[in-house]
Amino acid sequence: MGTTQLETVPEPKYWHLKTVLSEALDSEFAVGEILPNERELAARFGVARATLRQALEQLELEGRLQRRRGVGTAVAPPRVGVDVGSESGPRSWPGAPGDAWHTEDHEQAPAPAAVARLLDTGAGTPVHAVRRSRTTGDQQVAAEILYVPADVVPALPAGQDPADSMAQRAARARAVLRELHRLDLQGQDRTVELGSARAEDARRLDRLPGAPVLVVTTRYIADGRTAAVSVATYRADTCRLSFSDADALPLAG
Amino acid sequence: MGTTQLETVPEPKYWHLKTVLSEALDSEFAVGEILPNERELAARFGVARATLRQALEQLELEGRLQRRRGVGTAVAPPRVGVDVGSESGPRSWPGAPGDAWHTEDHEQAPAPAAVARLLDTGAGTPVHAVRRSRTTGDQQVAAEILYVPADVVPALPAGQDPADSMAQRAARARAVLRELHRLDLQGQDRTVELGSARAEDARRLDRLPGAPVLVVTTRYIADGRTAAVSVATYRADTCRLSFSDADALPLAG
DNA sequence: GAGTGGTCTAGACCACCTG
DNA sequence: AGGTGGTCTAGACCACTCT
Repeated sequence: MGTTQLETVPEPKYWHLKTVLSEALDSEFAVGEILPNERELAARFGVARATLRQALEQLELEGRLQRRRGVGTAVAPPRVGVDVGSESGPRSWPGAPGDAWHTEDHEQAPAPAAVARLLDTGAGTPVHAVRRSRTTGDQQVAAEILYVPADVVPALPAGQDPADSMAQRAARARAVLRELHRLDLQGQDRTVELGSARAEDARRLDRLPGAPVLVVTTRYIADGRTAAVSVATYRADTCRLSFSDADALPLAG
Repeated sequence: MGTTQLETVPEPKYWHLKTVLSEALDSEFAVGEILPNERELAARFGVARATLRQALEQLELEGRLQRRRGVGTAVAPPRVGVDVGSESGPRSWPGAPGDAWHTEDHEQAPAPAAVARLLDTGAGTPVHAVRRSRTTGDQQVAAEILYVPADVVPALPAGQDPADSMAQRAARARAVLRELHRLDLQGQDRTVELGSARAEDARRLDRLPGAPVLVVTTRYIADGRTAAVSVATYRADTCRLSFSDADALPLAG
């Protein structure tokens, strides 16, 4: 009977569903509007709820939808562009005046293995860990931990007393940044990769653990060595990282 | 009876599974080694296959595993760092000598709406679409389409004959790039965001449709306007995008 | 308490790869 | 042909948010 169906590649249902939903979002829904619930949508399209969810997951990954347990599934606004670079301009230390971050916390602890590798030191080297966060408008978009080896910025007098206040910890964090600014920044390099939010990051970003994040790792070079390492996790669903040129035209749209 | 369980947040099974598997990968498996199949693993951990798959999906997203239908689930090598920037160095046009891309195909067509917006032209403006791909070693890591408006590089004499050979089409693509190089590049800006592979990209990247990709969008500025737009999709599972400084030390690890 | 999305199960069948 | 991962189903229960 020969080859009856030539190149008939049956599209998975969830893939087709995603396309249909995507078009419906463009034409029939406004940003912020709540969709019918999953059971209802699944019934309407004649598929199992799990199949519908597979389509919704993809759309959420692409930043088209935003789902919240106990609330519903809403049409997401377009991704916000967050400046990450000014790559062509002069480099500057984190915490320089006017940067977009809010300094929140500080502690001293041994460096995690992955960080120690980036710092070219042995695992467990004592480091400062400075926590910062970044918002655009009312939305939390990124959480960062900045690691500074204790032999770059010496340990601070304030003790490790776990009972010290948030304000004290934040003040110590700012003090570490001030010390860092005394050094001469020679260069930096930066990588971007996909990750999934660990429990702590998820909490800070108002997402569930495992949510997709863009991990931006920056090494700051001073005195011919790696003087600090920053690991920043951005919400992948809501963010578009922007490495703009100072000379370039503003991005449309 | 009061609050019997204080802050007992039951960890989802798949999340715990992921942690256990992740540790097993570090200690008990070599890169490239094939894991037991999903039904076997699910039985061994006493969970449904769907639950196990949720854990495997996360690990694949993080670049720890590589799954292939009909073959099995293997331990993935560490992500490869792919240079995307030399951001601090002089900017250069795509296709400049020594760049990492292979020029493959060319066609002329109306610009998709999203591209037209970036080009600051109306939708449907005729553009050249140059397709390029990038490999590291034997692995396909990225697929790109470069859009150049027809009023920046004029239409090429070679006809739209759909029967022209691959070699002819590649030659036309290179011709477009050559014309582009005659312009004075004033600047560029670049964004990175998470996307999912469309059917064509998935094929070129040897992945299933919907696979997570890092979408790098670059606008090239010349003569005070956007002279070209590149949309490059990198495999998010295997790639770490690197924006290295020329001055910086080489990245360890 | 009612309604939402998140997790989990135990099955089935399909598309793909390899011997 | 046999084994793999990919898709899909029809349920169940849980965690969360709102009123």
